[in-house]
Amino acid sequence: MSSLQDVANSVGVSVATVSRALNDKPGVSAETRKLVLEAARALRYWPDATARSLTTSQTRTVLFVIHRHKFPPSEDAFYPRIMRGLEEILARDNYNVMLVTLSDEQLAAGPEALPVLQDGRADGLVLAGPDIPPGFVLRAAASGLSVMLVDNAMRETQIPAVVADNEGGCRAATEHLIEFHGHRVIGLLRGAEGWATSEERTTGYCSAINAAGLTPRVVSVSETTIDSGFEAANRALEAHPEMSAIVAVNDAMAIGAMRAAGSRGIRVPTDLAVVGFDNIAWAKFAEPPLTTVNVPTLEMGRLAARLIIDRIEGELTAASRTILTSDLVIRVSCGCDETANSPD
Amino acid sequence: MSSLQDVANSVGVSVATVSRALNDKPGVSAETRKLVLEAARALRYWPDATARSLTTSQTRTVLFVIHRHKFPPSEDAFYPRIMRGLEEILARDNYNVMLVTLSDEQLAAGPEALPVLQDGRADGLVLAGPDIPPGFVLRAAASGLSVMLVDNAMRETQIPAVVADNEGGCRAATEHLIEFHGHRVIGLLRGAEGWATSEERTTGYCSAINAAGLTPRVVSVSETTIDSGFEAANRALEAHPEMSAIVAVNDAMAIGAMRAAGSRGIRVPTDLAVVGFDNIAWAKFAEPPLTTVNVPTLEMGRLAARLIIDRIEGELTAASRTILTSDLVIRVSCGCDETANSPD
DNA sequence: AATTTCGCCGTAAGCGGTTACGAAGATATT
DNA sequence: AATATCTTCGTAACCGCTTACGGCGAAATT
Repeated sequence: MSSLQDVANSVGVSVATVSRALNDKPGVSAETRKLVLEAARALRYWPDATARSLTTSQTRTVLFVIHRHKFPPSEDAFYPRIMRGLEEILARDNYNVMLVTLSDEQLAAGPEALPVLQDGRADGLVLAGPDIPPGFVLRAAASGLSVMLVDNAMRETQIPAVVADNEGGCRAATEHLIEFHGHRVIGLLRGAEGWATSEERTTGYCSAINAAGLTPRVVSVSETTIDSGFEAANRALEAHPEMSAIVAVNDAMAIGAMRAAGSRGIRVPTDLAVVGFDNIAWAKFAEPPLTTVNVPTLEMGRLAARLIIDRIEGELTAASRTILTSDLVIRVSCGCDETANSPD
Repeated sequence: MSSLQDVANSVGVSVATVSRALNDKPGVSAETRKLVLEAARALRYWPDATARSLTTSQTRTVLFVIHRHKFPPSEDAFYPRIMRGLEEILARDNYNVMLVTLSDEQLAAGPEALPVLQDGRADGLVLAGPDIPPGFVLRAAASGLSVMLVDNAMRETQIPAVVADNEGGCRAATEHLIEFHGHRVIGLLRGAEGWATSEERTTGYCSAINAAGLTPRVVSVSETTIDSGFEAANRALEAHPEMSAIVAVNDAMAIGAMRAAGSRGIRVPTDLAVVGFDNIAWAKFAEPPLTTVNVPTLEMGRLAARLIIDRIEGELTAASRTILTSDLVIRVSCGCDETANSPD
């Protein structure tokens, strides 16, 4: 409503003085500073963000960019939770976050075709999920905006990223089945090739299996839903009736696997141990409660926020890849004597 | 990168002409218009959003405002899905959406204390969820921004709103149990008083119960989680062992109720019919698949987007309350012979 | 006492657009 | 042929803020 000019008139000084006083810049006496502060508060003055941005060429907004069909994904709030973590920390520093969902065509066309990435609306981009094409990322980074990746390692580039320890988490889960429970025939239910997250988790599984001198038993399906988990588990159990444990690359597939076991008269965890990945909200309430690997989504968002602020403000220029540990959350489905209400 | 001036220099005209040409304003010959367009494209010119906003005092951004703990809520992506619907339609018209999550203290303090609502960053607000205090809404609307409510009717005010038909949906669910399945003792599991959504759904239940000449059996709990549904169902079944059907005000409680039934040796749906509300993604995969009332979250977001754009652009000034119908999604848990894969 | 230094503050330019106004030339009117 | 009208375009002001620069008086220096 009221502008710098109004405050200046009210105090009887120039706008320059008011600006300096409000921004804690030197060159203002303590007395006038006090007067300005009072007048500003009396007039309910708020600096206009647009005008300020025009001179400072800083918008204090970052874009949360994600594939349209992943926000929210069908069965969980994985990326919304990351976005919330982002917003939480950004808001502390008076930054704002815009949601930008992109179609396959837009991702293929690249950042140059998107007004919101070109018209100076934002200081930085947080690109979430492994569905952002490398070319898109590279060209976005070349456009002068600060860029951060979340849940997308993009090993081939130097873009800073925050990711979960997919490989380590899946290795730990597999090792737990081997060492703690003594399983020898352990299947992996994985998603389509090319989906980076699935690849990494598969790598973790294989590394544990190989280290123990066992044979990997992998079933690939094109999707990673409950239904495809159901189907994949049926295939695995038919091919290897002696299988005593199953690792799935996400919780939906793990739940599908438990359903498949049930439909075949196989009891979980007595006859078959099942472990998932992601620790979605419903894992805790599955029948039986699902052992899974937690992915710290909120923390990933928070960390990405800190890192992109540092980059925007020029305090951080080195590239980095931050890997957050993914802890195993042990519940009933892997054969441990835990109750349904184990810590989440 | 390049500015209006650059384009003007390149063509040999003034910035005014370039601006007119690019904005399809009259007063520029077809020939120069063509030249300007070509030069703009050659120079990869994009109008600077900040500068444009400063003169037009339009930012083409709207704020999606929500209680911090509701985004995402613990067990579903209800509001993220609304936000996605919003973004989808806003993006079509070159609007952007910012996420603003607010703590209880911030909601109590009011919109005047929030820089992002005061500094001219946005043209409009979409206030989501029944947790926004009426005072906050009113004062926000008085601040000159266009305001829309989503999933919050606020009957006491004139603020335009988009809501689901909570009352009608719950009435339809209850009527289905009465008329189609012949239940006579039907319990309602509801949340705390004051939560508007719960109130409305309760009203729908009571209206169906009363119309059929039955007696309402209502159990209130403070939360609406699986655990509280478990507890509430136990209380209801103990108080009324003859109870043959349960309506819960949301799916989490309904799933808790099915668990409670299972733990008491009561089979669903044979001995007890259970109906939920919201049609969250996991309802379809519950054991047994849960009959529930669908809430068209994506559509609510889309509609809110259309309406707030119309208000911002001054094409719509009348207040309105839009109620989207909430359809009953019939699955196994209410006793119908449906498979687990009925339409969602 | 004359000069330098320094703190405080105002003037004005500029950020990159939009738009009211006026000028100039082409065309139409008498 | 003189005047009026229209089209096309440039000049300049403005949006609200930041900041370089310079001025001015008081304090410090010589």
